[in-house]
Amino acid sequence: MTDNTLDRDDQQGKPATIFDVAKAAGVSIKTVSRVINLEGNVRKVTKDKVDAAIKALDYQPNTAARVLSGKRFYVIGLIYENPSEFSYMQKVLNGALRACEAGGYTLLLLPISLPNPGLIADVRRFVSQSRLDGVVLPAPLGDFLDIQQLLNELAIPFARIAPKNQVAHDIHIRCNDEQASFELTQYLIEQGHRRLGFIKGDPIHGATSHRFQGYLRALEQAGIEFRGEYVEDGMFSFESGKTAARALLDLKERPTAIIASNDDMAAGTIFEARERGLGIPQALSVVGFDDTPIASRIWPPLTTVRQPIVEMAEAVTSLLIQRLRGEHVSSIAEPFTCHIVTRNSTGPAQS
Amino acid sequence: MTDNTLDRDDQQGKPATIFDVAKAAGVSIKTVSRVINLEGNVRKVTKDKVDAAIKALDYQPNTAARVLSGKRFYVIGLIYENPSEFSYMQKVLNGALRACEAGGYTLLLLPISLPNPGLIADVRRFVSQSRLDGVVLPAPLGDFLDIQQLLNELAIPFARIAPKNQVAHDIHIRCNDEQASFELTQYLIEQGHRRLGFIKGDPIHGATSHRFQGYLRALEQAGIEFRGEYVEDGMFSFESGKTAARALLDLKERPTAIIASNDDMAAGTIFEARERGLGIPQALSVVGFDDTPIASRIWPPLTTVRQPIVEMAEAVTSLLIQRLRGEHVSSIAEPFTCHIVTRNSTGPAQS
DNA sequence: CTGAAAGCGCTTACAG
DNA sequence: CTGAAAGCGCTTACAG
Repeated sequence: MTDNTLDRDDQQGKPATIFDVAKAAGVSIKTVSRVINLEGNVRKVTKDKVDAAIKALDYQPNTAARVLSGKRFYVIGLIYENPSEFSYMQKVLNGALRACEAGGYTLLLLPISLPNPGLIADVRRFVSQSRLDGVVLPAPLGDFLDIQQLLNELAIPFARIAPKNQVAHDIHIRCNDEQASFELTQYLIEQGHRRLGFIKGDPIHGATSHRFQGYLRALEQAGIEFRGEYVEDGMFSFESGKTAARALLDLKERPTAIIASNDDMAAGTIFEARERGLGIPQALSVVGFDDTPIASRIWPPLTTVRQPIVEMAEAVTSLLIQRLRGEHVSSIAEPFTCHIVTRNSTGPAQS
Repeated sequence: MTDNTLDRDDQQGKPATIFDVAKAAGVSIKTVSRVINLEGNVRKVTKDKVDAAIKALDYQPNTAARVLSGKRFYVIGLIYENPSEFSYMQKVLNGALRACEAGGYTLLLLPISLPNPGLIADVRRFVSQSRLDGVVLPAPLGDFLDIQQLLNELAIPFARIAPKNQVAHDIHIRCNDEQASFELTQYLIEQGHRRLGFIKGDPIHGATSHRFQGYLRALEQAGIEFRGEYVEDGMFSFESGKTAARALLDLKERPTAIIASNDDMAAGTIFEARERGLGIPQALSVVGFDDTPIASRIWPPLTTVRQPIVEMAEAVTSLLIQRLRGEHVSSIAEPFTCHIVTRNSTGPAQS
């Protein structure tokens, strides 16, 4: 056994192990372990030697060995409702993948359909079979009490995106929906609209009430009287948008502008207006939320609100990973900022 | 050490190991291993005893231990272009997830942007860091020769969805694009259209030429002369559809119907027609392919072609898993069948 | 601040 | 058709 042996192994392309690194650095494997796990209690000089050896050998810890011997799985689950319009989830996915890659974690997906009587059983199976360390829950799943309870029982930390309700010591991320809705409504008022219809979203989503609150605040600030018949319930779906728009457009004094709580319902509103031959924006201004692909592809292209979803998902997943590493992290205090995207579905009010 | 010891462990909730199963079945762990890996060479009686023990103990092999000791990773990668319109990929994702769950594999994602000079380096890092057994390549990635070469070098089997070119002994899945396009064109011809515009897709996709061929065949069968100025190149994007439609609608003798090779380009065509005040379908019939969400949300809703994408992705991933298990599988011979979805963007030709 | 030993739960290679 | 032994590459728990 000469030093050549090591070299040969190396050249054969077998990945370096913790023993190779230890030998190269002249320390024990436990010290290498301390360095790669950032445990501390290693002299600077020693750490530098180990880091150099890791770099020289292009060492990467074997996840299977870590999992088998340790208490972590290096896996995060993303449980989400499988929607008909996926563009929001696509961005969540991209952000969560980024954070996982940066943190050395693997991301596993569990798409679910709602309503689902076997939901909890599905989640339980996913969590235990896939051996997860943590879970990311986009809205509305982050507000399902039975999921929260299950994860708490199993002692699996979770992070929530755009949750509705508070949970003690939780990790979550939000954007300033209320302010964005306020500005969007204000924008319509500035164009001379006084009869402003509003289509609410699915009440289980936190965004639904925030967006409605922003609308109310803008009305109040402009001194426009609130009229209950101008508010319709929706469920964020295209069809529910159509139905709500039908009710609003059937009113004797129909709105000159309609604020839909997402783009799909705005598209439903445009669809319904077209069926009645109403020109947009001449006879009716329409706005949405989320800036999904349809917003720029529909005619006329839709004035809407863009959220930094990728960044939000990345931030909250990073926080989750930090917590999994034992760091004491709390939720981000500041909500992320949304921006209005102005297109051609809005124009001056005609009276 | 009495039998109670085993029972106690069991009740404590520690997952059963191969030793527990072996003890309960009265065999060695190697025999249990043979059963769970379907290796054969086990007497029926023995196998039954082991199966019973597995069931009684709710035994599930520890993947980390299998990976560490064996030559497999139980992981499949899905590498895909991260598109602006995700609905096709959403279905691929759902199908691949289904097959992986059924086969005991984990699915890992690598979204990439194109063009990407570092593509091969990214793929190499993904494959080696994530320790994959196999890879699923949706179009157009399945036709990238450098990816194929890399995977062949690393001896990693791959499965391709809707590839353009042949590869010896490969696993892939297709649908009958040519026939669907033929029928769609025929449908327009039956409505009296003789001036049929066609917008091609990205030439790197196999579907592009198949869909064009179907168009040509339908023209020929109806005895309609092919006119080169009625064919425009596109790239499957909304913008490219708009540009192509602009050229077609600028023609002196403009088409009365336009076949776009996907829904996004059809949406671009409708957008362009609207800007010119052309009524649809009165002045222009428009059709697309894929039945993406926009097809049913745009006005007027789009006549299009629906592919069984979830099923195709599931089938090809299952085949890949079978190959990874050492079974000799070949590609599915029969292409999957597409269906025309008739909506309101098409009508009788006006001349 | 550092290290020696045990063990995680399987598969492999070999023996019979 | 069945099994005993070695070993995969780490982390844990403990010692100093």
